[in-house]
Amino acid sequence: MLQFTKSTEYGLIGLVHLADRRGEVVSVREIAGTYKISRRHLGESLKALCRAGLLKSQRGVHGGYRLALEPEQVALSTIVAALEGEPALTSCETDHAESAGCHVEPHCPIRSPIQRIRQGLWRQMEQTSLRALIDEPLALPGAPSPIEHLNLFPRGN
Amino acid sequence: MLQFTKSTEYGLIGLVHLADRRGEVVSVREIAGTYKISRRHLGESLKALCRAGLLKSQRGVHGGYRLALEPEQVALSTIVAALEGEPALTSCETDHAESAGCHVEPHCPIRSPIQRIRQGLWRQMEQTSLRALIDEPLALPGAPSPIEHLNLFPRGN
DNA sequence: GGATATGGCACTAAAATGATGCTGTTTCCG
DNA sequence: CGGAAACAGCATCATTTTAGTGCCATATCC
Repeated sequence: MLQFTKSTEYGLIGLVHLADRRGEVVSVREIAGTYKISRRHLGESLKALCRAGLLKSQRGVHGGYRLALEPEQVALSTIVAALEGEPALTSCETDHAESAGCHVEPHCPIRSPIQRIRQGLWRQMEQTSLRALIDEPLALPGAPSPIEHLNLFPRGN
Repeated sequence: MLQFTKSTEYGLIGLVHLADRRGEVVSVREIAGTYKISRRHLGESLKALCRAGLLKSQRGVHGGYRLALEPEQVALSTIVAALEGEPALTSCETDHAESAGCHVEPHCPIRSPIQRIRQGLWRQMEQTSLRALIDEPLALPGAPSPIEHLNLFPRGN
């Protein structure tokens, strides 16, 4: 439904929390307790982020996780990829239709348009750092302009 | 998994096909046959688009669907909303947590950031017309810039 | 050596999705 | 008139994905 999974959600909660305490080692227990979320599930997400190299873990009694990188260096796209894979907006892209022989091609009228949507979304996430998720300038804009001949991602590309 | 549903995919296929034949009435059979997709499922998607006012239907032997509006007037966001609802990137947003009492608030560190992501994606879709999905200027851009202090949607808002 | 962490699987239950069945209504055409 | 073709509306069922846990191993501190 065009929605992040719980795993991603939990991972983001953990990352933001850890970023607030840059450098410190914080346990899953503490984070889960703070936000009243499943300790186990949060743990699974942080494990995944650790395997992806975004976190470093410390075992043992006073163990826990800490950021492996500065918040400026972590892209949202990297986080999402670690927790639920890269988004593939159409089945064409997940099913390896190209190699398997997509029976819609070469007539498929949506594939490249959808790919543009996907790439635009992905690029947004690539350009959004964990830092940007923490800071809260948030002055969300006015009404979108009327949708006449607007191209998809009109950023001079 | 941050992915459109099949219903949306089929709906987009139908819309693009119908836009190619602006004004003409085209049957589900023909569209499904062209792209070798499920006639029934495609039919369900087009029914939904019809209920949403994006298509007009004509019953009977030579019946089918045609666009109710010009491709320039239809936003991708409208299409997606009709076929799978507005995207809610976190469960906070679907569960009506605010009224029900989100037990993560007021500590939830991700809610507003995620909302910004969601709004940015949604705005992209609002600004993308069906026309833009048809036209294929497609000169997809170079490498994304390094992700230092980039804000989410730096469009002068 | 016991308590408290993470690490790594594997498994089950619930929810979302994909696909289809059935019946009714409208329209064309012979 | 009556049958065929096409949409309308629901409802059902199978599959896939997701959410949530269980279990045990390993590491660390005290």
